[in-house]
Amino acid sequence: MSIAQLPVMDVTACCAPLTREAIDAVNAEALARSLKAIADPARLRLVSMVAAHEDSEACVCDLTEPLGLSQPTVSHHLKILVDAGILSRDKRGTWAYYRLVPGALDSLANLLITV
Amino acid sequence: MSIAQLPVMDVTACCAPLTREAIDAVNAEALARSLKAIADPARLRLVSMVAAHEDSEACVCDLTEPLGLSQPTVSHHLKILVDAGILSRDKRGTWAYYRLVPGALDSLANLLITV
DNA sequence: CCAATACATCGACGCATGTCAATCTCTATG
DNA sequence: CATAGAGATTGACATGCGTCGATGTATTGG
Repeated sequence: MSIAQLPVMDVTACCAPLTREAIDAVNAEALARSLKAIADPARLRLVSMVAAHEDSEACVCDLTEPLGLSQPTVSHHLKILVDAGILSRDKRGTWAYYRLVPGALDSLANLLITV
Repeated sequence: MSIAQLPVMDVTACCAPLTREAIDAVNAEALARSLKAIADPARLRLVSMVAAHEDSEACVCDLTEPLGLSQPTVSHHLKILVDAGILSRDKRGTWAYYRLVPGALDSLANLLITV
């Protein structure tokens, strides 16, 4: 069972910023799922490392050692980020390359902004 | 043991946006704690309800019934938000009034922004 | 076709976390 | 001082989640 099934986009298209008007239970649930996807130190580092990597993409083998976690654990976190719509996966040959989904993080950020 | 001991400000003063440069393990841990504080449907609704409430403040009694959770659970969530530096608590007489900490959510949002 | 490599999936384990009922603390007010 | 009301704290419980080792699945190279 994954933490976040709904892509970020499904959340960010739905509702006004948190503090503009009271969020309802259903949207709160969806937004919480998206936020949970990045509210983890390993996943924050993965997102950051992918973004900072050459050509803005990285394969699992680039990430496992610097992150200091086992390969299955890294794959697990990457899956959560892909399911949440934050990263995309592109398999080329033996390697799986991960990228940031453009706008995904920004959409999330916009829901938190109060001004 | 609370989820987030470090106020948001301690995080947001420390580091560049996630995707600008690779975040280190210590800052990732701190940022994850702050994000975890709001990555929960009940706490998102609490933040939203406090912001939308009259005079931008609300006491526990205002929040318990509309949220549909028990009073201890609501107090528990509010404590996590206060510990994370997202809400402030002001006890006046018998009542405890909660407010948004100005800029706290925006600081978090800025760390997620990629542009 | 076989071996090696990259990655995903599975199963298990332990800790973290959301929830509530019961209780405690503090304040206001008879 | 006694009582009532608001809210915090405690203890218990079930579930969620991060982690790893073992295993499964493709794909490449010999």
